[in-house]
Amino acid sequence: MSLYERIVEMIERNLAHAAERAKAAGELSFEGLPSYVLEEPRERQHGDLATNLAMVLTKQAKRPPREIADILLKNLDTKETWIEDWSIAGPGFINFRLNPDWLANVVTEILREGEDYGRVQLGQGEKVQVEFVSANPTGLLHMGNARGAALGDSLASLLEMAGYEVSREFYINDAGNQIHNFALSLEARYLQLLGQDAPIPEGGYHGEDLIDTIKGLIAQVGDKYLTQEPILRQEFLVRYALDEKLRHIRETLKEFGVEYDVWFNEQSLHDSGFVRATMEEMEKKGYIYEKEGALWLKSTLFGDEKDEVVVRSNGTPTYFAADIAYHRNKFERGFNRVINIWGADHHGHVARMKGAIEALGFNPDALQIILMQLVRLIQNGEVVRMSKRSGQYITLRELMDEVGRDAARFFFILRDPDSTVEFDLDLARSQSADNPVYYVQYAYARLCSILRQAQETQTNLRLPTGAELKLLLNSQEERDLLKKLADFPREIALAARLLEPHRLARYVLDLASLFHTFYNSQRVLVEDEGLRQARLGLVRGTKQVLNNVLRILGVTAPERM
RNA sequence: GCGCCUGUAGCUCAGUUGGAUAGAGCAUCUGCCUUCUAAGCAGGUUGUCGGGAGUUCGAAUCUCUCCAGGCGCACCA
Repeated sequence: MSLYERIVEMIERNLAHAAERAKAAGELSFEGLPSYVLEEPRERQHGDLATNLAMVLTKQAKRPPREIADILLKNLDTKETWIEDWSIAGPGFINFRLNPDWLANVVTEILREGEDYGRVQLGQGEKVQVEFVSANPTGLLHMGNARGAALGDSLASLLEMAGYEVSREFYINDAGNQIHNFALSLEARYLQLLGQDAPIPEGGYHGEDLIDTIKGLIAQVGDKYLTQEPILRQEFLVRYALDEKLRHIRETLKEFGVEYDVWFNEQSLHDSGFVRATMEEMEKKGYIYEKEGALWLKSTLFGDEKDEVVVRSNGTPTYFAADIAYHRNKFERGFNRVINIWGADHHGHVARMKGAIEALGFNPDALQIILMQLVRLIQNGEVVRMSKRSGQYITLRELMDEVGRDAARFFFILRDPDSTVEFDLDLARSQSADNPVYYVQYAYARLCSILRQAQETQTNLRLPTGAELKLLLNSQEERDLLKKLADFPREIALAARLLEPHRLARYVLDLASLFHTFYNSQRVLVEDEGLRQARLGLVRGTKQVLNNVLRILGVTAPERM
């Protein structure tokens, strides 16, 4: 645990003890200690940490908050907490000022822990799976997939940093109705390219990328499937195209910085009979009934709005049935927690999926679904309706070509999944130079430049002494920067608890800003050896933390810009 | 019609889960490069937190209601 975490925790504990002590002495009366916060106040003049404990106790204690604050402070043990001064302010806040000397330890702590600085033990090795993107292998990756990729990958990295054992997974929908439609579309393209009149069927895939796919295929096998039995022809085309699309998806995501631990085939669940077995299992438990020739899951028992079909009257299982089997498989693989990132257009699926999990005897809360709002593409000032079937969309690859991988990832990670992002490609192009990601990367490049220069002038980098580090405490800019660095492990813990990687993007922007301010106000490579070593230590520490955050966000840290 | 998400500065978005005087970037205006990278810094301007009511010491945050936008409500996925 980092020093700052220990300080905050100790003060929290001592506050609780103070309340108990006052209660024992008959100075305060309350049943259970209400939940209270100890946090850094927005205004610097309010000190380093502030608590609302006195105010939240008013109801039970039946005394004015400022009086309660007095009593708490009288009973508070401040030994080893670095508390130097306190005051009661406003309606009853207790503000603490810490002895700034503690900040001198931050640099040493970061340099000692290196790339592990920020790692917290929140997860305790718990096994977590993050499933994200899982785009249909019937086309290219679009903007929504890009958002999911950036979000899912950084969330997974964040959880790793927080002490979870994380597995990244991609679910390949290579079975079912849509694959049949896909086959018919491929066949139409094949025939078209060989000069026949063959329309894309209703509900088929109109994307132009299929033309390229089929051209590639024709280059290999020519027209020999022209005279084949349609069933066999379709089967061949689908196998070829799925393989090609999937390879393309895999490569594109890899280029985007995303690598999966597991690629899971839906088809394998059908082939092994697991879908059927799972339906039988649920039927045995009485959660399935027949109506109009189809099998229905009583998902309304678990809060769904209506029951859902799992096996159609023609005997084929629905997507939902396969998904139930898939999630059962996930839990049987031993994950304590399963996180899915879905587009908001799937939110109607959440309740029934959780219901199915419960019906199978698993804890529905172990399945957490992050819904992200859709990405709206703006072109020529108008919303473009994106759809894989219509073939109208901007691809992830185009996005990377236009604005770059780092800018694209950062753009998505910066935003709360709940916000509907409007993506104006023309604007993104023109603004790519002032994408906030460069602000952060520029800070990193500057840090590297200072260190290069230090080495060129033959300053040996060494660990500054405690006395030297205290020299950093003389300026506000350095103290602010140290404070932000010290806060990093807590940011990790908070972001991981809330499953909100966008907090880290905000954090790293703040950190870069504090560094730029420091850079402009204090010179690092000064004559004085002690001060120079101390500032170089701060520079190295800042560089390390930037590195650690950018690694989580999947953004590169350039040594020069 | 019902359910979920959203509404904060001219634009794009944060807001530590109910805290003190609501923040940042872009835009705009004024300064700062003979010293470690000006893709930077310092400062100015910018608000009925969609409207209304309520809950309490205290509300952008919680409740209700209304308005606006997005998404969903298939034997599609």
